[in-house]
Amino acid sequence: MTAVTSIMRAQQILLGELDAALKPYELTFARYEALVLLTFSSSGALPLGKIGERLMVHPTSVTNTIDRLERQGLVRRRPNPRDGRGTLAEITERGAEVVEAATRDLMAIDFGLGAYDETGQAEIFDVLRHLRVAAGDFPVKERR
Amino acid sequence: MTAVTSIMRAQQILLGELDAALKPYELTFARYEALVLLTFSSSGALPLGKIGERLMVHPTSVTNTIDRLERQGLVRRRPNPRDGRGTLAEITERGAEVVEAATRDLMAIDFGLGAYDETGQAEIFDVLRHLRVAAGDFPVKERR
DNA sequence: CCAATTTCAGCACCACTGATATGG
DNA sequence: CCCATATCAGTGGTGCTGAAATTG
Repeated sequence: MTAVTSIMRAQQILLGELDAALKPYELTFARYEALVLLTFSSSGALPLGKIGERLMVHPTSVTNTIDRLERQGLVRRRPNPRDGRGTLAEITERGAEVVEAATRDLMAIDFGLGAYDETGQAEIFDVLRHLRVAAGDFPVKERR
Repeated sequence: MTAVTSIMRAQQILLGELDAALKPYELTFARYEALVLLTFSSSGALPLGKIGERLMVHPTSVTNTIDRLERQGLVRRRPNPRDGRGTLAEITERGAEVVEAATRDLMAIDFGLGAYDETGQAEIFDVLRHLRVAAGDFPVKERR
């Protein structure tokens, strides 16, 4: 039970720091993650389904997240040319600027993990890995 | 950033499992924690402020949590005899029964940490400890 | 008079269910 | 015809702010 509390509190603390750092940009960590994902995807655009898959969030949550980002002018929707059912979320120029600035700020606070060096951060990953494996993160190499 | 994701996902997975196990009792983990706290406090009753302090949640969230528990008949409010401003939350008989049954179920799934033995659980605590210390958990011994 | 305790109204956000339109 | 993609309406839950009543 102590371990459970540790995880819960750690997440709460971390999310609090990250959200606070992102507040000037009117971003939450969830929205920031979506922006980063788009930034790092070569074309700067992804189908909503893919976003949900990568970020492990519910389809309706993706719709909601993209709605907000679109209202903020950081992302725009356009039809997926390769699938008439689908929609792409594409990062805008302003979106790219914002995510870049926000990332600078997050790096300045070491993403909330300033209390840890490289080794410590690796330990965090290693220790929590079992839990995530059991839940099916890290899927076995997928063919396709 | 990998470490951040680890913590976020671990919490999400864990909370999901715990909430799922508690669903038959119409409890969330937050409400369960409040019930447990009352169970373990000798008199079975605590001022709302103390609950918020121990569980590290916002005063208005405590009001909300206790509201729901009270509506479910698991807790009842009564004025604090030692402070006319305050209110005590007191666990009911049904509350005690429910928390006992729920605890059995949670133990049956090892509180969502079945993938870890004693040592592994201690590691989780140890690794995340720095973060919590930096945030001011584990206050220095308080006089009074 | 000031401070602490709790409540209330209201808002932002996230997660999900169930239903629906559209297209593969 | 079935399945996948995305949206929409609605619900439950958490976390906060700002204001207020009450009492120490």
